[in-house]
Amino acid sequence: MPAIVDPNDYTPKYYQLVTILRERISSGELLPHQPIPSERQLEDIYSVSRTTIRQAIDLLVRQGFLYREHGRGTFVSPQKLQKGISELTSFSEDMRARGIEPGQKILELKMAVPSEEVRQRLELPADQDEVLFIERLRLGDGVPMGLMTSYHVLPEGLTLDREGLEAVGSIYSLLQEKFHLIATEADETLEAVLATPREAGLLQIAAGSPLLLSVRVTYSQYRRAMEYVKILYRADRYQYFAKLTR
Amino acid sequence: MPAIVDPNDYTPKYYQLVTILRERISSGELLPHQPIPSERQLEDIYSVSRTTIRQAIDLLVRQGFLYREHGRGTFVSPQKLQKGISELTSFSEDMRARGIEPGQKILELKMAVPSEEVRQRLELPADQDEVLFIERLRLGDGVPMGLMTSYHVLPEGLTLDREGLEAVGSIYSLLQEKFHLIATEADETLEAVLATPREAGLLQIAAGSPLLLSVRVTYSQYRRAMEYVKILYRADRYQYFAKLTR
DNA sequence: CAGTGGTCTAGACCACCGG
DNA sequence: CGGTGGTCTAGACCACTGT
Repeated sequence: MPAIVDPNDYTPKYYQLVTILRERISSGELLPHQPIPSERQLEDIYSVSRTTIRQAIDLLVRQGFLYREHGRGTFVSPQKLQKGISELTSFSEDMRARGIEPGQKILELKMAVPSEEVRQRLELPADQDEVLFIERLRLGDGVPMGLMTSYHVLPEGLTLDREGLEAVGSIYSLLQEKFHLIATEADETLEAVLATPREAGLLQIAAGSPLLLSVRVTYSQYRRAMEYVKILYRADRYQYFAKLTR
Repeated sequence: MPAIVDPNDYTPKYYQLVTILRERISSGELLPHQPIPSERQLEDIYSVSRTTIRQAIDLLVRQGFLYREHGRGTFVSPQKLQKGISELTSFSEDMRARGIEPGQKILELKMAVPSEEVRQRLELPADQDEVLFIERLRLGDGVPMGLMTSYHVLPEGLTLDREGLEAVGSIYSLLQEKFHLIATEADETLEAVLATPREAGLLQIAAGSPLLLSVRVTYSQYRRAMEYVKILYRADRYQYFAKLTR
């Protein structure tokens, strides 16, 4: 059996194991509802301690690839449970994961004084009086998918320009590159609303059509709110997926 | 400092620690963005090994109560991040968590031959030809919140009656009690739709009002689909929460 | 009963952060 | 530099499952 670790690899052993096991699952070598080797067997196979084995399996269980049954073994999850967890993704990543080519049309981009609602959502300090406001029409395979309105907290006195965003495409990449801000968590709410005439026009649907409204506050690695985003999705083109566990 | 374990308590130590730490957070003793004691300090305080400490902290981090920063410490999350993860809950649990008293009016309950759509969602074996069909109006503080349609896979030849469901209230309790079926995971999709005249009448809103449609397939401890549920929520009374992580 | 996962210990070395 | 979290080891005992 393969000696596990490549000592020149800086990746932790448990994560190398995760990669190996996920490969053995997706390749079809390990089939749904069939047991993987027991933890003690994996110790011998890969020459790592049981703690490390369990660390890897724990992660795969949380990700939905495996499930455990006390006293029986650890088994491969059916395909249905192997995808769609609550991951923080950008619109572009979300679209690509669905096999759709993302696109955008920037309608407006400027520094603006935030409303009280936006101030509260972003928990803005009193001395910060401007945020970056962007309104974009988001496209999927060239067709309007949603209307995105976002407010971004930037370091005092700095800004972004339209050309930069158009060139890079992803505002997350831009924020990381320029200001070292990384999105790590978000709180999201979803609700159903009806399209106003303006929204309907932009999204090329009839006024009064149903829309899925996602409202999200994203937090940076410093645990501070870094953006407030609303996306109005066309209900006929967008469904939200979630995986729930007990 | 308090000796940790009550040896007469069968709860694992790491989980007792989780409870203790969550209590210290919610009581306000540990404040947002402030560090909790280091892992080595917690070893001494509670007389458990660092592995056990980390097991407890891992869980609280995943639940959003704490966050770690390598080389600095472990900190209390701001309130915003302390709630609303992807938990599999019943309608009743969901309502109670929102401070609303759940209720229901059973419109129909019978064994029925499933449509092809339902068969596929439930991955029904060929020899299973009947499922339990229930249609219920769900109430929140006595007012219509949603219309729930559900299909349940029961052991061959068995069923449930209306009186049992009305007495117990929760179908999950009933399924566990009678058939030892426990819901462990679910896949959910959310979309926006418009109310048909019938739905509008039952929900006491205008036809054409927006509704949030949740479609869920729930899996049992045996990793088999056990129910297929659609809930149409009144958009004016219901929002869906999710917490996302990177 | 033997084999499985669940919990737990007492160590160790590393990478990262701040003063 | 000392203190933090991140990874890892080699054991141990328990609770649960099947035969």
